[in-house]
Amino acid sequence: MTVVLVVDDDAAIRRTLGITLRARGYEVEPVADGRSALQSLAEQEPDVVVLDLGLPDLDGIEVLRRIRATSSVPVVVLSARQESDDKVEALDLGADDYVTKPFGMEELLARLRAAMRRAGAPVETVRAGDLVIDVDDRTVTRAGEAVHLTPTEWRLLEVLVRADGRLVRQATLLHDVWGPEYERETHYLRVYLAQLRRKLEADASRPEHLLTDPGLGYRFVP
Amino acid sequence: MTVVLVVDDDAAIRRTLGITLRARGYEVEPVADGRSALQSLAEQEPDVVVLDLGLPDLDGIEVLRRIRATSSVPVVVLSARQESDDKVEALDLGADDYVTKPFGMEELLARLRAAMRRAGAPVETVRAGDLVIDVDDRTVTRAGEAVHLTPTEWRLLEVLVRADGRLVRQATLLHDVWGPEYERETHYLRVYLAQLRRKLEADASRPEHLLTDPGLGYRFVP
DNA sequence: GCCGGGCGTCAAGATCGCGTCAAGAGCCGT
DNA sequence: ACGGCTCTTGACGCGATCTTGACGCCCGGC
Repeated sequence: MTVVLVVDDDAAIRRTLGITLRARGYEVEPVADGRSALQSLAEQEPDVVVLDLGLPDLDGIEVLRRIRATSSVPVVVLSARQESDDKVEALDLGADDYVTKPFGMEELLARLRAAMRRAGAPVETVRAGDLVIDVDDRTVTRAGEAVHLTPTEWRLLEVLVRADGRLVRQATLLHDVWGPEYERETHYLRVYLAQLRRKLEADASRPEHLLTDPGLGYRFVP
Repeated sequence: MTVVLVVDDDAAIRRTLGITLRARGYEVEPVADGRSALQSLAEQEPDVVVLDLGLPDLDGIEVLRRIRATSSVPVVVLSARQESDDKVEALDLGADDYVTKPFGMEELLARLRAAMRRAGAPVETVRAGDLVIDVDDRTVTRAGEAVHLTPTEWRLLEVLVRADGRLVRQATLLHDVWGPEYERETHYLRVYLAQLRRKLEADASRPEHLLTDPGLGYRFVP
């Protein structure tokens, strides 16, 4: 279970993030101030931290400094302020990303995933037979040979690999790879799955990793 | 029987959700305004509520506040893209999840199941002898072996399983699985019940779980 | 014993969804 | 402007699935 430490003095944001993240399958530890954040960091060992810079007790920048004194956990910073001074300082101190309020929930989720990805969280490289998929580097090798994927092919593979063997519905794939207005264009999936199979499977007509659930979606199994 | 209270002033959405949810074996209580919603909440005691925030009489937020005053029923909020303030407020007031319009039906169904599960609803796996039917995963195993069902076979089984041992009338099955214009086509039932029995029963000619009530309908008994 | 309605069974034809190929459009960098 | 790469779109074959018809069985009514 992936644990997210949410540090924000605004109760509405703590709850919004809490509910949203839990709905996506994360475990959430919400705290309201810097002191509690540092305490939770030590006790819970979260996989990623969401940190609001505007805190009542300690300055958010100071909290980040102390986090970095003891931990390399990925940190995504939230700030209401427009000035880029904080941003530069936060990134200098080792924040992994920076989101300005008001922010879209999907955007924040994407940044969190990206931060964890870069930090080498759960899925970093996946081995499947003679395939090696390095999610950080965006590289794929097959039997030692580098495989070239186009941007769209890669995004599709990434979504499937991150699902970790579970079914991903057609509408979800289309939404995540092509955008919300493409959710009914299943033709794309057929074309791109075929291309991925041709590049990744030993026998594209008998796929071992990129499997179809007819009428539902696709799944990647190592 | 799981009851879903659908609160939306848009008749098209009430109708779409009503048809889809009923087809999945839920009982649906559609209402158009907040006053009716609160009344239905008291009378029907639904298992989950789908609440549109943009209502004509009472503000959706106000409806949610009154729901929470008396009930802990899981609430999934529907919101238009622009109403992000409302969304935060709704989650703050105890909504369990939100879905932004326009939404995919499968996504909403998944959120509803997730919300009910978190609220402690019974896990939807049915065991019947050596059969295990997982309604969430859409999978069936028999003596440990995965059983492959076609989409129509699955929907039929799903409706029967959700009825929880009670008789389901022929017209109801036809309506829910094939659509309202098929309510007299009982031939389909004979064909598909035979297929299900062949796949699920030890001896298809002596069914133990998929039973016929001649002239009335069918029932699934564990 | 005969008949008819409801049910179960089988199988052929129609339809649907998926995989495949390839042509053309669009988008770079040179 | 050109060439190369990628994305989009249409056409088509194939297998799975659905639909439809034919037929046999059981049982109750006559």
